[in-house]
Amino acid sequence: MFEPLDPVLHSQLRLAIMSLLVGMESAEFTYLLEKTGATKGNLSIQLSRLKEEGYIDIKKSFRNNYPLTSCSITKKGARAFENYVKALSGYLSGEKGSSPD
Amino acid sequence: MFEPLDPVLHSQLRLAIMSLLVGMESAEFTYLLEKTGATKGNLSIQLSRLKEEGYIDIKKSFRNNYPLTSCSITKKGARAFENYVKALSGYLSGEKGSSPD
DNA sequence: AAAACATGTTTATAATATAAACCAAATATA
DNA sequence: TATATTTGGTTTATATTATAAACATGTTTT
Repeated sequence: MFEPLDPVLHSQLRLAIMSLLVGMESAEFTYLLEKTGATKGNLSIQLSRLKEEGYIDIKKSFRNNYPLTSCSITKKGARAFENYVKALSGYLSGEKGSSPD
Repeated sequence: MFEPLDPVLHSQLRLAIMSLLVGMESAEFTYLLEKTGATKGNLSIQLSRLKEEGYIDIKKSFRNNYPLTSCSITKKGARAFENYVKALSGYLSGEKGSSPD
């Protein structure tokens, strides 16, 4: 009934990042920063974690002389997100069972 | 879009406990132990945390000479659970927006 | 009486999330 | 031309969490 929740995704910020990325080709650091409302430090760390896990790709380049960090979800990441949502739904249903007492 | 998630409920075990309790009058320690698959120590601590937060009531008594811990959800806890589910749904939808790049 | 069981709690440790401080380069300003 | 500010991040430090392991207290069995 309570399948274990992927600890990588069971994080407010990482989940928000994945939720955004799953719906678009790619997103920039500053865009994620604004949409999630996170601090830069936290965002930086959680992006690294997601990349380390193979859930996203990170492409670093320059635009107008400034660094530009672009993130996109991987197949693996998309699958993990889907599984997480599925597993989580088991926790949210508020099961109507008979009282065990 | 990404409302903050109640940190008290954003915990695998605490969420599982609440999910069970929301569907029944009350549940015993050993029942929760079996249903959640948690260790006794972890369960004990997370129950204390939920009580401390006013999300559950804990009634200690004896049955057949053995200690018996019974837990039930409070109004406040039920509301918090509902709110958590609502807030979380904002993270799971996989928004289809135009790519910002 | 000794060993094993029931029902938890407390303590110690490892992992996480977060904010704060830092850094390097680019641009604006005095 | 200094110097101050902005951009776009990374690193470090700290507080919180989750978890397992050890402990406690009494009960039942042999």
